[in-house]
Amino acid sequence: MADISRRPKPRPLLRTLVGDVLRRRRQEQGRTLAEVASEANVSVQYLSEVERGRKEPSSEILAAVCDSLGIELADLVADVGRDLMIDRAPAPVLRLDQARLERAQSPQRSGGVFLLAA
Amino acid sequence: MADISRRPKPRPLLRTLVGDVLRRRRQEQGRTLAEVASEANVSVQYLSEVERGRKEPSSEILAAVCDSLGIELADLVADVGRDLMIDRAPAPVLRLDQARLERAQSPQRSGGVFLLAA
DNA sequence: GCGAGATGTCCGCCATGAGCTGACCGTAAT
DNA sequence: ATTACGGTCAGCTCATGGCGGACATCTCGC
Repeated sequence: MADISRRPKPRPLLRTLVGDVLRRRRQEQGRTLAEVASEANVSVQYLSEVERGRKEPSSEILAAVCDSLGIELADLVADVGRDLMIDRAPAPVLRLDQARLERAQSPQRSGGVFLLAA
Repeated sequence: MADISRRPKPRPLLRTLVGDVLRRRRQEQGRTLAEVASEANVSVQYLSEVERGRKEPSSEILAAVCDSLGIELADLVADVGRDLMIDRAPAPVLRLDQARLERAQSPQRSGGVFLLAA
């Protein structure tokens, strides 16, 4: 039967990674969708979709959201890079711990990328 | 007499950065638009536009192009990050103050996870 | 219990732009 | 001057970005 550790393509999409970082950053700041959205001049619904990787934000909107979050594009990119490293890391145990950590503070299922074991 | 060193805000857009990296990588490999495009199942014209930052590629297409270039998404992101660092030469210390402020409210920042390159 | 408020998600609509085809421009050979 | 190659421009269509409105969950206070 299928070996879980031999998944064909658990490859995350860029928009998913970006969305996760955005949401994480926002929640770290204890801010709401409404707050950040209005500051970035986008609708709450849309920001929600972006954060969950449902919609592909334009570079301009991305910049506006970063602005609203008080972070630089470079920070976002760096975070995404880190998440990619974690995904790709050959050490599975460490990752699970961290994934559990992050999920623990989120009251509802955050539908994360982390689940895919590799 | 405009001071060149005091530009208003020449903030680069993500799609521009990505496009630049894509083109650079392709040219480093000595390959043509047609080659890469057909392997990624996109049109030459479109790939050209993406590389020049005219069009915003979907995450799926980005993945396909990376695939065709034989690089990982992580490589692309890393390159973009590097380019951003170069842009942002002056005063890297200033930003840390603000960043630290906001991060301070989040108790759970698992900062230890390093970026050893693989 | 009920209602109200705050936060986030789902549904469906419309205008924008992603992604295509075809024509075109610069080169350098032949 | 014609062919061939590598890349760009113009224009079109239809998928999707981005929104307004209703809705699910909470957590309060009555």
